[in-house]
Amino acid sequence: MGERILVAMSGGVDSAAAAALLLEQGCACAGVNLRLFAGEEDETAPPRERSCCSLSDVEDARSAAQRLGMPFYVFNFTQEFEVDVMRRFAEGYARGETPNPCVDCNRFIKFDALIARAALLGYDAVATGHYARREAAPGGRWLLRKGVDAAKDQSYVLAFLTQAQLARVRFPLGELSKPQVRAIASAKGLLNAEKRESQDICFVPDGDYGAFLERYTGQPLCPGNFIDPQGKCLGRHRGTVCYTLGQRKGLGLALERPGYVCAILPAENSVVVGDEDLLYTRDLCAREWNWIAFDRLDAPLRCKAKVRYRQTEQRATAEQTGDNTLRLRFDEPQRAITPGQTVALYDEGGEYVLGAGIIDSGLQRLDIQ
RNA sequence: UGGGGUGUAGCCAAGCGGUAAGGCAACGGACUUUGACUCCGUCAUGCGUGGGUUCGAAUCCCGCCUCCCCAG
Repeated sequence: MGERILVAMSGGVDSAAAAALLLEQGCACAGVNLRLFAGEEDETAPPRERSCCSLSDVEDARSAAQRLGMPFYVFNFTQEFEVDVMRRFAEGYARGETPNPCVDCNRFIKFDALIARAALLGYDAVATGHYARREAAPGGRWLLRKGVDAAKDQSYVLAFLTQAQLARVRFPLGELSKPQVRAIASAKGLLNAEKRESQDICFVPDGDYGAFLERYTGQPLCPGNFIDPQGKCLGRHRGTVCYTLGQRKGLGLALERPGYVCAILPAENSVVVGDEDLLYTRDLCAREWNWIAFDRLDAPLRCKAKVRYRQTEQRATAEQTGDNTLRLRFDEPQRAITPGQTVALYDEGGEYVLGAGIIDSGLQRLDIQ
């Protein structure tokens, strides 16, 4: 008898194919879909087929499980999701940061709450449809490696996984390419084989997260001024939470050149807009640091890093500054290093995830006022 | 009131008699498990307004209007 695996199924192609592969390997699998926030079952709500883990896809997940002949459950994690994802999301924006709720969902829900629940129910591990590889290192340590399909690699959003979590996780798609996965899904008769990629924050289906924050916090957005780096007023903004570092679109400012958000100053409720070259910096400090490849850094480390999901790894030097903090200096200036976002560290070969943290301050080279 | 200047898309702006550049913004799409960036596409039957000259006018002429500057 193979391992007992609980497969997190979003309703998409990837997780369905992951389940199919595990079954083929002889694992005893069950599928599970997570209920993450209230209101998902609202029949009148617009369909959000393009969000990563919405319950509107629960029927797709259920039918895929059925097709594969395995049990299927829905777990209610609305409590955990509220505290660890939605609240952190709102708190991050209140600080003038740009949080990444998908990373938090992985970190606290899929690979923490779900793993715990799975263990309670007697499962050996939780599997997902992520494009990443888990490898055993000689010393008994688990390593996180990029997926074979470089274009689909998702190691960045998994970089907060701990050793304990990695011990109980499976990524069946790590060795495959997206076309191969679609082919498998198709061969297994999974109806969603051609389903498109997901996007949007699942709990903000219409993409208007400013309106979501108003509803969630009960506080109306507070309009303020757009200012240039010298402090001159350029226009009015809808509220600092509606913007992120490096943003160009949606400012509504007709300047002589494109204007980019260079800083967000929640204390004075203003948003600094300037030329793009102001966005390039080399240093960052990270908090909530999690190491995967080792326990701690004793000396500065040459490595690679990325500060956003879709970015090729950049050469940098890392230095541990505290139990959970790290300082990173890139060889080349990086565009819009954004507080609240995740920085993931890779080895010099750009293959293995060394660790990750939350960007604390971008050390902007702006001289406001 | 007199003199000078100005008026082109939401904003800036080219054009100087031959059938409305470009930039910004906006909108649409691609990309994407977050926010962004980026890329592609769309965007003035009309140039303050009413006449006139001309085969042809944003371009030349006349009247009126707007705003700006200088005089007073």
